[in-house]
Amino acid sequence: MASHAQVSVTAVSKVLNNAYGVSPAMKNKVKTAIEELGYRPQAVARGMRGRTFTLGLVLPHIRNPFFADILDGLTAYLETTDYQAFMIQGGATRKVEQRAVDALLSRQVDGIIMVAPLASKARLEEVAKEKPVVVLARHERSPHYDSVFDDDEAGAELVVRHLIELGHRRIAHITHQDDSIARSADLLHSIRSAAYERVMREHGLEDEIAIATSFYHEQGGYDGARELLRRAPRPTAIFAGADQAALGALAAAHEAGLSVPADVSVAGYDNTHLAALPNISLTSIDQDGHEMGRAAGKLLLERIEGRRTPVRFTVTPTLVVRASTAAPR
Amino acid sequence: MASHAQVSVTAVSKVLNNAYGVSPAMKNKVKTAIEELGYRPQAVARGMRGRTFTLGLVLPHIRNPFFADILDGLTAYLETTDYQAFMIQGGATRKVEQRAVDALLSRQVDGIIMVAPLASKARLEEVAKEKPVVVLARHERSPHYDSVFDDDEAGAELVVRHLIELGHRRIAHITHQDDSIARSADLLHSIRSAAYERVMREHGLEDEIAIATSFYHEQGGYDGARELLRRAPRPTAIFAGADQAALGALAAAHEAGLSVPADVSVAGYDNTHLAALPNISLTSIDQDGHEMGRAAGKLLLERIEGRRTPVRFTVTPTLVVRASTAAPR
DNA sequence: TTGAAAGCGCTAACAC
DNA sequence: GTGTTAGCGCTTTCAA
Repeated sequence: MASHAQVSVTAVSKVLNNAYGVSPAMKNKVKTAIEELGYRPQAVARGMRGRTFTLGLVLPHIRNPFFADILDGLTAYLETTDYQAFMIQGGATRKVEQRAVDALLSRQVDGIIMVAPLASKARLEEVAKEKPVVVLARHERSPHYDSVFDDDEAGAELVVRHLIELGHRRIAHITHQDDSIARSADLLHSIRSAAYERVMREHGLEDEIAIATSFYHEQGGYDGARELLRRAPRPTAIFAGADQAALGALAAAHEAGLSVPADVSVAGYDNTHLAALPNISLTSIDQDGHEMGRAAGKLLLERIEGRRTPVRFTVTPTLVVRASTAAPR
Repeated sequence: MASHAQVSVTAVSKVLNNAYGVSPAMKNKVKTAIEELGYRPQAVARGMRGRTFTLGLVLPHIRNPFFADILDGLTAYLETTDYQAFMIQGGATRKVEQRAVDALLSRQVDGIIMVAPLASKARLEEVAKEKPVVVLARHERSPHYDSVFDDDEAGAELVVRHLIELGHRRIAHITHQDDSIARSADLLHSIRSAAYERVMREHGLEDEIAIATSFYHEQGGYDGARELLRRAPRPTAIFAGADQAALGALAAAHEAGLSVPADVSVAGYDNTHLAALPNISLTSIDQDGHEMGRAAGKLLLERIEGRRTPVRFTVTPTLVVRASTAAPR
């Protein structure tokens, strides 16, 4: 490359990093050569001295369409930068997640975004000691990494209040259980669940509290709802902590011969685009994943540029009422 | 690291690569030191001389749960190896896809798996000239890369025959249109679409052929089905080329006040786990994505190890009949 | 403003 | 069986 342009490798490097001390003429010469050769700098070699211009995005899995919104937001933001994000699946256990993070670290990514990680705060801080970290969907306050999350407390409250206002009293909840050892107050599903309990209590419905502990996926929602719908008296509404679970709850209701919302109302969380389909028409909470992904990218780059003070970015959830919830009969 | 173990860096390298010429004693010494230090070899530095032990998986997007099956199969296979796969979104245009591939190439991945790529065969071969490539879900025969796909011709035929055997004659189809400039005979959606037409003809139903060209996603299926259901006479069955589109078709049917399968039968392709939910219960084609991901990983590693002869791995699709299809009334 | 040269952490060729 | 050494393609001093 350098020889083709008849300049030094240093010059090429400087142009690539638009560093100080290159004449416009030199810059042009190099840029022309880059074009002509279709030259692509080896991120790997750059990484030996400095940055790889690579970010890691650790997703628990890729089955939740909400994650796609986050990814799209991140990608859109990075488009204007030299950085590229690679995704890796964190999986269902801390061990697998740790392996994914190690894989990223050993490949010298410049920073890591972790979505709803299972790792403890202490573990995340260890990672943050090596590379800049932004954590999505967890609420703890760490001096060593940034956080991006929606106000799950408020979101869950919106759903439960909505159901109560419709006249429901026997409102059940499906929550998620995972391998995490983080404080429950920092985990989104625990927060949603706790908010559900709190609002129920505040309305004198403590005796109606009914929680199925399952998983935030279709099968989990199905299992959870089956269990809840077998109880007597049967709940008249189910708040599933995530749309994916709500889809399973709708399936369970259908299978039990119950019609939604006439026999049982169902609400979710995340407002995935499936929720908007007319035959599903699921009441849900919207939390702008695109914006969250975008913010995560921005914060991570800031940290890579040297920021050390922690930032917390929150998104305000909004209730989207659809046909899956109505007054009980 | 080497100094801590009191051995040469060469020894460490040899142990890491379990290469020829290290005594068991040396091996132990090094392994102990690795443990003690929590040493993680820098893939980036290894990559300067040889391999990065990193594979790239280019997915069009992460909204199709079928891709998650592929990823799981690939991950399961790689677990027994030293390789790690990173995902990157290929997007909806050739340009964005090319950028993703370039990002992978400039990061020196050892090989690339492309799922349903938009690029031309010639372009894929150029990439394959730089790094080993395995292409999923395309049918062309290239001497320079391996292919993994299901027999879309057979799969589509299974669906259409099934509908015909139920007694349907006005069977419509929803197909996908993308930015690809590959030969249509190599694109899965074109193959499914062509097989639909062929089987219709073979049964003397050429006059009933009705195709909506849209997209393999929920909105696409919805739009396509709306268009088809407005036609007079209305089709009694819709074969959507993918489950994601079928979900949209179910929504459109619902919205039009049509009940499934009484008024209109709907079938999909991919047998995503959503299809199995009781309230959706979508007839679909299963094509073992897990096995496809696994095979792709295996073939790619073989190529990295030096294989030059192309391999084509095909999966046999099977029909899964559920409640969304029935005899017309 | 420019380029020569050192060195990032490894691997591979080679000498011991 | 073991260690020494020369790079891999960049970035970053540092002289010119």
